[in-house]
Amino acid sequence: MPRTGTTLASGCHSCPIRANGLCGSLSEAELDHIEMVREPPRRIAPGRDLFSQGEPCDEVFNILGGWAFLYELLEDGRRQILNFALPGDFIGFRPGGRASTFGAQAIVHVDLCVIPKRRLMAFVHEHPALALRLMSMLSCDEQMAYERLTSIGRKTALERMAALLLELFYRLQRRAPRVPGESLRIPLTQTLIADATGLTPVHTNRMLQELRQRGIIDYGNGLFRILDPQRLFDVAGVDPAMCPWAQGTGVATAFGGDIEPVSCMPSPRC
Amino acid sequence: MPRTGTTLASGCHSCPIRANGLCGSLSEAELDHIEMVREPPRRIAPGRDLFSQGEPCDEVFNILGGWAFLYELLEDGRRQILNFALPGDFIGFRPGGRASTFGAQAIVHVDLCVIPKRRLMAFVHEHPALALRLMSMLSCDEQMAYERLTSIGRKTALERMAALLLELFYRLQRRAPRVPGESLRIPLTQTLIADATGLTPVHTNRMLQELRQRGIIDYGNGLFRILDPQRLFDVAGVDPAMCPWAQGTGVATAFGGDIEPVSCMPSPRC
DNA sequence: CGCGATTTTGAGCACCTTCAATCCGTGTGG
DNA sequence: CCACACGGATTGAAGGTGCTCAAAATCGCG
Repeated sequence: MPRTGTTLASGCHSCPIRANGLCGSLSEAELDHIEMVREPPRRIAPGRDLFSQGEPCDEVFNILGGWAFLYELLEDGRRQILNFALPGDFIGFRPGGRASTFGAQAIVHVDLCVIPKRRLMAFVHEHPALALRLMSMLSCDEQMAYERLTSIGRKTALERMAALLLELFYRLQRRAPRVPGESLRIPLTQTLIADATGLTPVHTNRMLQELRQRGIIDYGNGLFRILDPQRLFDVAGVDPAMCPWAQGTGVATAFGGDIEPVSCMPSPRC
Repeated sequence: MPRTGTTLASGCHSCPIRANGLCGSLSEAELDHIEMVREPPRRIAPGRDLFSQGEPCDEVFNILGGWAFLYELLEDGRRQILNFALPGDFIGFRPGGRASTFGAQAIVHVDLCVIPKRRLMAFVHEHPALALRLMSMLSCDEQMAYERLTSIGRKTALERMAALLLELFYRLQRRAPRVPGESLRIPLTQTLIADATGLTPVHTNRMLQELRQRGIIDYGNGLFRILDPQRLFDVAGVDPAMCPWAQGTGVATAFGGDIEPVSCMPSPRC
């Protein structure tokens, strides 16, 4: 597991995800400070856990690059994907030292900024701005979890598919704006999509094909494209004005138009 | 909507939910301080919203008494219940001033401690301990949301029923310890249970009857009893050691034995 | 070119839904 | 005191969405 040297070795001041990430609210001086607090960056290979279900974890992670997913496994092997972690996301924060009820696994190579929980808490104690940022991100995560609950609990298979794709596209969108119809590399197998939507892989496949046949999306080779955002919203039964990730971006502007600058303090991601 | 005078008029120092609630981490002096920050208590009638989906809400709430639920409504009337709010719970915290993606509705009369969000944020800025407490509670909420995601996404109807009942019983348990077999007043209609589990009311009814026929639970007149906690865990497919609410309470002790004192700082509820 | 992983397709089945009717407990008005 | 209305719980029957099982096709890759 080699380090990528260049990117990872560089300090917090040149952090690629700072603006959108946890440290976006820190001053230059505070940045120096937190650089002392964090551990050396770490790279996780595809298929390996960042942290595991059932084990205590005394570190928190900022995703510098790559894709991971949070998951919960049942005794008999059934798996639910709880969230996808994208660059800029902050995961692993849980107070107390108890075993985590869920794990996190790398989908592709994942580069991490690692901060020991205890040191982070101490740091937060001294830097209220970071506390607010943290609360903001936690609250955002909760909100997204609620959206998914509604999706899985009350939506049809097709609606869920559409909703998941929209969420992923918008979250990526915010990190690197794109125009409508442009391909997006989404390194998810249909099995992963199935575990995120609460469906079987087989049915996931049929729903994706349905969306493709309707001309709403296209996919293949790990690439996805949204051809018709408006209709994807319609199918998903999602009001663009109401979803946590798309806040402040109209449908028209969502895939290529103006993106509101990520607001600095309140809620970096939603 | 009359005030209950006695309880509600009294100050933060005699707050019935302080130990388990948001303010559990505050000193006596800080308590005086926050008493200046909060608004007068408020009572919400059954069926009315504490705050509504689609509307901005600039206040946060501590539940002093009663039951409420967080919900999301789809265009066509489908409803997902995201969480139940019990006495001691803290709800409504979302950074930014945007419309809430979900609402909160009172099931029975609900008494609230109301704090304007802006003032709370300012207070938090001065009192790191409260920030940590808040982060802890948010993180706990997120974790519980994740559990429900797994439940709804990957469990059968019967498993979900069992899991929901367990969660509710444990959360109540923590507030007022009880012995096994003792009745618990749970003011939920089967329709509410259905919307929380992602099932239809009809099927909810059949699953409840199934559990009753097996001698695992009993119910009627808004009263529920868990007759056989161990088997309820088995049916729910839940490992007592792994669930957020039951942390630190063995099955044996869960319904009447020793309850670990609610840890003061990290994670008041899970 | 051949292997494993993933995607795709088909057919039958089952869990849960839908629709509809009945029952029950409680409160209300005659 | 009883008739009635109402919300909620219960029951039955039929149908469909999504699952299971199984096999074929395709892709990625050495």
